[in-house]
Amino acid sequence: MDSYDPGDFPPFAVTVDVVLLTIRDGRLHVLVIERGAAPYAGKWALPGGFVRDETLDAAALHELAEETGLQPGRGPLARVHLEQLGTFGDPDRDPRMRVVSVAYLALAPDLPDPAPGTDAAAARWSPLPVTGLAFDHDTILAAGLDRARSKLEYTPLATAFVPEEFTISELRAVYAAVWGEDLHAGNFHRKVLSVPGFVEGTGETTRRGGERGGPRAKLYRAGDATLLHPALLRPDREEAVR
Amino acid sequence: MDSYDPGDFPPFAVTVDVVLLTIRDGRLHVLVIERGAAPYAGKWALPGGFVRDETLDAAALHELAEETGLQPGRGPLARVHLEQLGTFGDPDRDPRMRVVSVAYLALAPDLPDPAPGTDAAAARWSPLPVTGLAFDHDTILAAGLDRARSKLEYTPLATAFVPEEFTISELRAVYAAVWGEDLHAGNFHRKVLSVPGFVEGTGETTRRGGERGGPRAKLYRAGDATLLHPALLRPDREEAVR
DNA sequence: TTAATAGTGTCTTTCAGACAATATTAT
DNA sequence: ATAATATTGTCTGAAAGACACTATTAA
Repeated sequence: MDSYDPGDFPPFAVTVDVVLLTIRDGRLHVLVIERGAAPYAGKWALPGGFVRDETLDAAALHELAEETGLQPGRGPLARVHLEQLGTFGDPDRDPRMRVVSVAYLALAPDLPDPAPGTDAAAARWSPLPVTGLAFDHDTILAAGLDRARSKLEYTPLATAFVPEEFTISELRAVYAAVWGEDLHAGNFHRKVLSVPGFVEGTGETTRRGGERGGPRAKLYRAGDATLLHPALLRPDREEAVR
Repeated sequence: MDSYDPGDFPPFAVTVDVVLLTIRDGRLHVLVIERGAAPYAGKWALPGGFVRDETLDAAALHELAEETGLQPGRGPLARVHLEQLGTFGDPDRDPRMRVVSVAYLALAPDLPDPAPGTDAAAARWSPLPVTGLAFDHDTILAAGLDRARSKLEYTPLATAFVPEEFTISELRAVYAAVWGEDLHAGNFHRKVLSVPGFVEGTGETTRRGGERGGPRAKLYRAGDATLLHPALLRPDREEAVR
């Protein structure tokens, strides 16, 4: 088949769609935009757009910046984690024509409220769960959540959700928000510190204790590990095994 | 951006490329084809082709059948494991035009020698490592190997490399071939049997012992687990952590 | 003073990995 | 008989998770 000229084949449109997750007020949120035009006008969807003369990663970053109204690679977007999630290309996923969408997962610390992009009617952070999105975006979002939940186990990705300097409790709150269950504070604390390269101390502490009392916590920043070993496994997942 | 008509954007060609791995003679092999036409005529490449009016998964399966000369979903191909690996779309990855390739990873038990497809000059099983492939196929292959190595740890995917009924030693040989290091026979044996749902006994044994002696081994088939818990971690991966 | 939180100590159970031992079979 | 292999046993150290405890701070 490779002897055919690619131009002989019916053309596809290629888009990127981004599942951008953040944590606000202790809950996991996803960035969604309200569609301003058909198809699915008035429905909410994941931010996305057509790929131009650029790499797929660049297209995703580009889309992220446009929908958040932030500078790519600078300020709050400088520390965004971005990874390819999967590609969705069922023949009928877009009623207009054959569109293949490369989905990305992005994780960010608490970002400002989004400024709607050029043709979205509105953009906002929506707390999970979220359903009823346009196209196959419910499926894409579910894939993003699965990926994020899973990667918290064996990578230091949780640090992508917190500011550059953070406390162990803040990190624990990330796990609680993403996994949807509280973790034992004492065991979590000891565990995080025991994994080589997960976090490194700054020598500083917070200025104040907690809202309702408690000592001032030590501050940490992300360490140099790319994999957590041993991993931080989710409690009791018997259900998930079969 | 979604208000634009997709047809207004420069068209892409979309292909699937498949990293099909199998184990022959205790070594990991990948299916490669020799390109019969430009670009890269005469070079080896991963099997692949343009996506027609079908889902991406169907296109991959289709391509697999074509390049192996086997019936899709029947016979040896019935038990093939197929999963999406990632999408590669750098603007210059194909000199002819903008081509986005959705890569798939496929794992199969020992298959017959391939029959070259319609326009490949040749097709063969090539023992790893393999380098010098056309396009960005070295990168795609590396991604496939990473994925396979990693998934053997926490999924029962190793069973995709063995016949329907197999011995624990055959399963251990899969791990050895994919990870490139031998595992302790006794510990592996006990470990595999201790993971719920990984394998289930058939009550049968092999007809003969090993080539050079030894008792007849019990036969097993794949169990109903989709995740291994606890996982079978690769020995000593300190290097990989940072 | 009271309550909340950070951080540490201890114990039990599970698991990984090293090593040994026994039984079975091809040659 | 000999060597190879399957399978099981035992031990040690790492790690997970339950629980308790102390110290510090906001209100």
